[in-house]
Amino acid sequence: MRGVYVTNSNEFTTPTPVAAICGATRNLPETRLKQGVNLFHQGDRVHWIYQVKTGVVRLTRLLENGRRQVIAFGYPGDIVGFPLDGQHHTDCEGLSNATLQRYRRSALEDGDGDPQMHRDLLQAALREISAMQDHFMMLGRKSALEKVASFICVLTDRVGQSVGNYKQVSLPMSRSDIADFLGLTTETVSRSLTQLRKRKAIAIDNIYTIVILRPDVLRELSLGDHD
Amino acid sequence: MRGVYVTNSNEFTTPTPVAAICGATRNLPETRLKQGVNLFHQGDRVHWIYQVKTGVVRLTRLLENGRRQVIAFGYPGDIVGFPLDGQHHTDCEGLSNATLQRYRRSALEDGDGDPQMHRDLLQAALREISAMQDHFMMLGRKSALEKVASFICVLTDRVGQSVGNYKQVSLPMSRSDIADFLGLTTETVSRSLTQLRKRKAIAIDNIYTIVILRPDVLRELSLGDHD
DNA sequence: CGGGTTCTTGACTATCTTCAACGAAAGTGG
DNA sequence: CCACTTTCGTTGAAGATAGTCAAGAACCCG
Repeated sequence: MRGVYVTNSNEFTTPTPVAAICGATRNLPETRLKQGVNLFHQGDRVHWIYQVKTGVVRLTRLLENGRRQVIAFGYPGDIVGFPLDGQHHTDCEGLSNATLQRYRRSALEDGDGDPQMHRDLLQAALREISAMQDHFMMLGRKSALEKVASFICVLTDRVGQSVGNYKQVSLPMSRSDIADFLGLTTETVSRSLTQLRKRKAIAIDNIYTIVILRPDVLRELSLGDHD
Repeated sequence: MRGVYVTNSNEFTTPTPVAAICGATRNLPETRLKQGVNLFHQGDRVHWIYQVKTGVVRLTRLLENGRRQVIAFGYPGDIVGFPLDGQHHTDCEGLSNATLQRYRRSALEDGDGDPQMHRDLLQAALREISAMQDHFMMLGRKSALEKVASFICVLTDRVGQSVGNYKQVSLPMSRSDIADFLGLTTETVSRSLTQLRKRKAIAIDNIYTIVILRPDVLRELSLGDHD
């Protein structure tokens, strides 16, 4: 969940609506992405790499037979759109309205006259690799309850907000996005959340807002040290 | 399975045997790694990044409670040891005797006077990201049989050898390595291999050598288009 | 050849998925 | 603005898949 999350990047050739994208110039060109709109698609040529400034985006990959895997959620600070052979290898869609700063692909690949930006983008790629390794542990070696607890933990550490004595975290993604991220079904995600609620580890304020009642309990459950 | 697989790199500070490492100089310093010996550990400071020249290495990550995830197998051409914050984030061990060419960490991070090498290492990092995304699909959205079939398919495409009319692939790793790579148990890996054998998709010559009898069947099974 | 490890197979169990129903929320059109 | 429709989330019951435990076979090593 930490660091960069995506994979590849470019949008001008996308076969779906890109109307939501328009560069609002500050220092660097900024892109506005509306909720539900695609920034780029698997297979698009990569012209830009993006850093999420506000909002949340979702990176997905489709299997031949329609099964879907959510590769990552991109939160502010994350960089999405790493190319391979000049192509995007995931879809990217806004889960909320989002703004992104864009960088030429060449800024990553040959520096493009800005060594500092070059270094930063490379660091982002390395962070991405490490973050994906964390995700592997989650997908491969955790039970449903542990996965959901881990997911909430990581998200809380990354983007949790303090409200009174508690921390809370907003989940702009649907249950099925979470399921496809964790390798579960929506039903199992729902049941796991219910179980966390029944154990008083969390409270579900509304469907998109979770309050962490017992961070310690949640962390234990996420590690699998539970009864 | 394609591209680079590891994560971080450095070996001189490793708490375990590094005796197997000794620079045999050709153009660039070469490292020899004996079977069963660690090249680096999770948490080690990174001094070098390695490209596998011969042999196979294994990259693993440990969970707090002892559960293990195999992040990748490094075959010739793959680069292992990408750093994050100057540290290795996986263990790396030789599955067979292996030789690796090493590059200064600085060759990745600032070019170190060789722009071409710098570009190559960056490309390797991007390939790594894409390869990990493939791995996600496998971990999250495939059945046991599909995982094992995919594993053999990818390995065959990457390092399979033609023998007569058939291709074969050698598996230098143990069943439990495969299990930890695919998020399964050794028993399930074994049962899946048996099922592939019973369906005449593969033949198991000896435990470490698999002959592909029906690539088409194997591929179908890996995609989940099976009865 | 013998001993230890790894692999395979079987029986049973746990976990997660599937299928189905229901309720809540959100979107649509009058 | 409200009724209608559709989607999304939760819950339950039944079934399937993979895990666990246990035993035997194959392989490796000295």
